Amino acid sequence: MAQLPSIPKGTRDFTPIEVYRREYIINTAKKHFQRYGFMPIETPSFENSDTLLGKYGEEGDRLIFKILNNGEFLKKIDDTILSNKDEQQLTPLISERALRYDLTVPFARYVVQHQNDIAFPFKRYQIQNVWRADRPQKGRFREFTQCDADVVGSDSLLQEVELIKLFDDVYTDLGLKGCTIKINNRKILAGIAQMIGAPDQLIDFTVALDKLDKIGVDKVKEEMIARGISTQALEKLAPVFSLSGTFDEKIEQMKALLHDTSIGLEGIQELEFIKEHLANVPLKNTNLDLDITLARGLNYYTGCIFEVAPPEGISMGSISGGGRYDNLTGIFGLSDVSGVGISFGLDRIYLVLEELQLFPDSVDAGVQVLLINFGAVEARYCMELMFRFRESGIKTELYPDPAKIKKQMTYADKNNIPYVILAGENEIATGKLTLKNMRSGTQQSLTVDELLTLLLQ
RNA sequence: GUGGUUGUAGCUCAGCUGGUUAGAGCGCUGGUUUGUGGUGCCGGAAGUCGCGGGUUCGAAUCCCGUCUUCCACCCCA
Repeated sequence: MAQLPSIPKGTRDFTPIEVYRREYIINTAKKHFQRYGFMPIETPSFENSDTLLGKYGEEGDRLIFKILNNGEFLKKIDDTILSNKDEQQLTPLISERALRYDLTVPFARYVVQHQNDIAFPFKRYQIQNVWRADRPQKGRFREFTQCDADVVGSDSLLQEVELIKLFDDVYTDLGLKGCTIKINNRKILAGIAQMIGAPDQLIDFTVALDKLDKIGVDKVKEEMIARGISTQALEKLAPVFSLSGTFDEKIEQMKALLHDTSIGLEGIQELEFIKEHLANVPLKNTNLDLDITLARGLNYYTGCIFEVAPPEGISMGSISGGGRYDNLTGIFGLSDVSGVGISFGLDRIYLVLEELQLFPDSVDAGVQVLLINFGAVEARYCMELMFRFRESGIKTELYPDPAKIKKQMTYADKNNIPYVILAGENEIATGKLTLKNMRSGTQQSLTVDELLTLLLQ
């Protein structure tokens, strides 16, 4: 072969085993979504650009895949605009659609469009691909799958409690223990910004604070100063930098710090409410940690925010995220609808399960029995047998060609098929077929009924 | 978007400071008493050395560009 074909950067092919494993994760998530009362929807892979642009911040806009218009779109463009070579100016003129960047914004759009048909609160789950023009990296792809569960139309913090439980239930079912749900509240961040007298610099402040555990206190301070936050303000932040202890201890420290700001205290009360309710229905295998540095870039979040870190020792970014957004539908013309949701990152969870070898063997199971093809007459007999097996629920395959037995055996071996049935002239005449166990290499002579009972065990 | 890294048979990789027909293992394929795999033995096919330029008598090997891989940053699942 001269030149091998290829696929675009950051995309992947999935082999049969990989698909089985991905479906295993998806089915597990789906099962729990449904148990919690979420209903499925799907939305288009691409949306009108103005639905997506401006919802994820400047950085987000840069990462949205734009779709080139069709037809003679250049004819309509003014020559001066073309010669300016200004992408910002030109892009909206030649691209009116874009690939979906996440599932939350399209969902908000969906809610607004279908508001008259929806009985609120509306709980939906959605498992679809999203695309980001990012540079690929570990656990980062340009096409990946998100599994989202959101509820809109309820301000109740019980939703947050349920979603935290949902994280835990899904991870528990996947055998994934020791993840940490990091929780914070935008209101607390707003309170801090207010407290240090920089309410307008909330974004600058949180972006810098977010890096605390990565680059350390000094660098964060440097960056904050670079972003225009005063040194006096930084002094007031000292308790934030030195925050430590248990969840409750951190809450107490923050409470003391934010006693003057109503918004900050509100955020703290929300976290206390959640913590208190979780005491009744404790998490099984997942830790909950208050992480005051957690900011999350998506700028539509307004209340609680979550991010889930994989178990210690796994170097991987967050495997799930989520949060409360009070007014996402407002952008599309429907105000006063609060939403809260979480998103499972299928691709990253896959990598974590793989690294920890947590995929059950049964996930990879394909065909159970291969019928050897000895020729036209035998094949006819085997076809009948095959459909009988299939009706009994046994995954059965007949080798399509009367190839050499060696080749057929190799095929079974390569495909990890545990049983092979040899039905040649003699077997058919006596009614006793030869069953070969490919794992042990042993063979036995059995009637069709005996075969069925054995294989159905 | 920034910085680094990688690219040689289907796969994993060797090819030293540029020099005859580019190698290995695995895989594939054929044979080894033609009704039997996974372990043996023998044989075979398969590479425009990512792509495009350049330097040179001569380049897989040096230089430039480009695409790709992986990693870190930014940001994020």
